Amino acid sequence: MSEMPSPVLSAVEFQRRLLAWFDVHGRHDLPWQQDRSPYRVWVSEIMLQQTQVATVVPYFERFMMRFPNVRALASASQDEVLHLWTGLGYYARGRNLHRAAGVIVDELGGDFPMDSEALAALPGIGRSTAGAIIAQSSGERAVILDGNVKRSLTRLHAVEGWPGRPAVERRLWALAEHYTPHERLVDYTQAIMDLGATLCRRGTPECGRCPFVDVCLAHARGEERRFPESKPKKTLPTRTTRMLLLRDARGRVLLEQRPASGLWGGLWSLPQFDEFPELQDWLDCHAPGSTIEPAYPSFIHVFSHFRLEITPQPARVERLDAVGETRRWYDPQNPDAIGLAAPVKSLLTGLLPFALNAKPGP
DNA sequence: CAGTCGTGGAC
DNA sequence: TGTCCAAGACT
Repeated sequence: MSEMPSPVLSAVEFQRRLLAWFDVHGRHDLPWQQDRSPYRVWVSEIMLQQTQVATVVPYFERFMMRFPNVRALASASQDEVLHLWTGLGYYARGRNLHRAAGVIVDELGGDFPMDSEALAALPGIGRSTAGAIIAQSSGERAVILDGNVKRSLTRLHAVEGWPGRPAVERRLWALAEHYTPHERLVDYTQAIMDLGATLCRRGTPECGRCPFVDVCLAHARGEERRFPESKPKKTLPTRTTRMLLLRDARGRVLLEQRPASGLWGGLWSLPQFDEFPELQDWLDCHAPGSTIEPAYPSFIHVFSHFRLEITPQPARVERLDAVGETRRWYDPQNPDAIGLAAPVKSLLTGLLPFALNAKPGP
């Protein structure tokens, strides 16, 4: 083996300490711990990717209410799936979830494959998520390596280098493999995540309560905060896009479905300004200037990648013929169950009345 | 391998 | 008010 784990504890001792801590201080009443069916565990794991528990809980409850099992999910339209995903972010997760449900129902008889490799072949399920589904729904031995585990193991062994680097990640997988037991996989998997989520936190770890404080290499150096190393920073360019708020005589708003991949893939959003050259002159006359006045701060949505701007002056047209499969009129007073981009949804639900009545700033 | 993908919590 | 980044996977 080229990657020596060099653990600080034997696997048995690590498991004994961790499970003893978990039995007393672990989380035991999260919604997806109620009924650990593969379906519920799967949906929860997908929602929890890069997303905090408190954010996921209400989405998970709504999702389970509407789609209690994989067949209900497979029968739904992608639009309705994305509707329940609106605001959660990373919408490829929702699209992949829907695709995978179709595969499970149509090709696997509605049953989840119960080995890691078959699971990881489904869209949206990688190595760690596959392990989490196996361990938590069947209790069979499977290894996970999520952000919590990475943070804990990185500190415990003072692993240098950003965990996103493949070499570092390989070492962390080897360590995770070393410590993973052959029994109590349901509890162990939750425990190792709880350790990182509640004790070995990013900002303020509570080393005084940690069952591994006496063997933690980062703590021995007094450098808990230095691990894991942060991602090398890249100065992101700010892209600016102007969106068009277009209403018909009945007050409905023109929406456009975004391409299947990329930002807000498959979701409905406002059309982009540039897509209406025939209106360009009209808008230039009535909405001169290219920047939004600070009187409309909520019209500007800043992402980590770019910034969105929505035209400050609403345009009114009596009719628009270019409505097709990727364009639709949307009535904010009687909303359809479709996936709306989160800023657009908040605009249409809460800010629109203000926006339409307000006058442009100076 | 290095980018890309969302939103909100934490400080 | 800005920065960092979270139960990662895909291209």
